[in-house]
Amino acid sequence: MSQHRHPGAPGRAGAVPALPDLPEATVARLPEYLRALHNLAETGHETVSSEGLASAAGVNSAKLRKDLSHLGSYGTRGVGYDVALLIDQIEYVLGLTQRRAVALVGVGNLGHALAGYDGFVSRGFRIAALFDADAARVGEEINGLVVRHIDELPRVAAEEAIAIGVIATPASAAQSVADQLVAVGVTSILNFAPCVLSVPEGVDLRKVDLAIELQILSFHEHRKASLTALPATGGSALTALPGGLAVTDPQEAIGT
Amino acid sequence: MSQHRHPGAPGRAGAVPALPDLPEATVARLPEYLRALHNLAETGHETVSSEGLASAAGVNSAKLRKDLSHLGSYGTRGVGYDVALLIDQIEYVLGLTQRRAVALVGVGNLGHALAGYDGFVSRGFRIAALFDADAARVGEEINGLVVRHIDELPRVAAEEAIAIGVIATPASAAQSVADQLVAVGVTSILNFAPCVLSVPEGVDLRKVDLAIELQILSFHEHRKASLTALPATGGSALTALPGGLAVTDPQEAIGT
DNA sequence: AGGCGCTTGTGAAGGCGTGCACAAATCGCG
DNA sequence: CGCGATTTGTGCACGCCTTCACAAGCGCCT
Repeated sequence: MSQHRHPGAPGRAGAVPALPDLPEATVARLPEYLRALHNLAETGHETVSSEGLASAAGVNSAKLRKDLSHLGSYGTRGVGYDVALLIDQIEYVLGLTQRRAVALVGVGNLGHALAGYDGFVSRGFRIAALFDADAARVGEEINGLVVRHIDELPRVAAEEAIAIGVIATPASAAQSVADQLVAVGVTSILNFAPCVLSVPEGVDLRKVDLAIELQILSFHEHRKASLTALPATGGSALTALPGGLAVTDPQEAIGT
Repeated sequence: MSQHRHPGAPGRAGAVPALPDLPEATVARLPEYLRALHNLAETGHETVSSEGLASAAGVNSAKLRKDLSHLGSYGTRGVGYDVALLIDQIEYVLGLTQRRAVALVGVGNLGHALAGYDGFVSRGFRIAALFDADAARVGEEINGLVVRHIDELPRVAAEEAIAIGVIATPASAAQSVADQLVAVGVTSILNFAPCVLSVPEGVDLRKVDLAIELQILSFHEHRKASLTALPATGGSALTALPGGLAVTDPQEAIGT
């Protein structure tokens, strides 16, 4: 765990670049591999094959091998990957060897839950400060942290090296908060507010919108429903969905 | 809203296909367009150009036009898109003309927040029931809904037509909950638990992992830090580290 | 009525990501 | 010591998605 050296790599010197620029898709999967690896380590596995790790992470084994090859990680042919070594390597690449400080802005419904979410802590992060603009919420203690007013952000940022800002405010406040975070030097932002933010170049921005996920599922529900509602009797009567929408049959090609 | 017909399409009857099979990437963006459109409608806009809507939704205008063309939506050349009409069309395609019932399982830290999240309600969904396996939580009232024991899921599902299941349990319980949801006929699941779920074919599964988002940001932080720490001196220091991984930022990896 | 400016819809090209299939490499065993 | 079983690493082809660039269409103004 506290081991920062990575022993045991084959003799070739300089074979592992410091920070290869990985495909974004690979980066997005590394955390999943990491979680699967931790599970494996806890259950006593010392090595794992690409097939085994892939299924534990829910991906294709060829994809996993290619991902790992991108970061220069060496498995052993005929054996597999060393679990502990791979954990170290991925954690290093993801920059998890230092426990990054996270500032959470917006302690409403969702923010409150995020402040208490132990998944952040258990996976390499440290919630360094909580902020809110609502004076009524300032002073409240959540999970051992006191909510500060957003105006104190500059002062707190000067004390703690805040690496990542999390925005859990209403949409109307999000852009302003983002600007303030950028102003104090934060270069990575995770946005939970349902709105588009604009940030200067060099600042990384990711967004999580819970309602959007549901809407995507809703689309698939809708599609499945319309398909099953049409057994095979093409064309005859248009089936009406509960909402009142007439549905033409799938072979709408007749129109074109 | 209650308008279910899509008037104004050029002479061709039935010009709006019921459910074209859209590219997945397009589906994922439609909710974003929808939100931007609602904002525009509230601010009095009756029409909007692809450029305007694209910037409001944070995407490229060509991409937006292609997305909309996929769902057969017709704008007017020289003018733009009719905001109200486009809202109807997207809501129809996404299956939001009916208010789908959502069952939320796991009323812990995160689940509690989700139960109170008004973004679900305001965007076409209805939280129909809350479940938990912990007897201590059963009976608690959240946002006007009483938490039921997970064993009651079959009975409740028989009463309410549950379209989507949301899992906000610990990872250890998630697969079991997913199985139970599938057993009562749920065909769309949104998983917040940090684990890989397996579901039968025909069941749609999406995952949101808050910690993974942070880890992705952490990677970019790490990368940015290592780049600024390396002026231009190619070579010696960064290429070779016999132990295995080269280290660009000494403070980072060497800290005990 | 006709032309002009604006905007959509789309063909084509390029890039990225995925998955297959196989050569290369390593271990264990006789 | 050599051979076979096993597994990695990767070249290659394919498909999806993005982006550019432009012709076609529409309204407005003269």
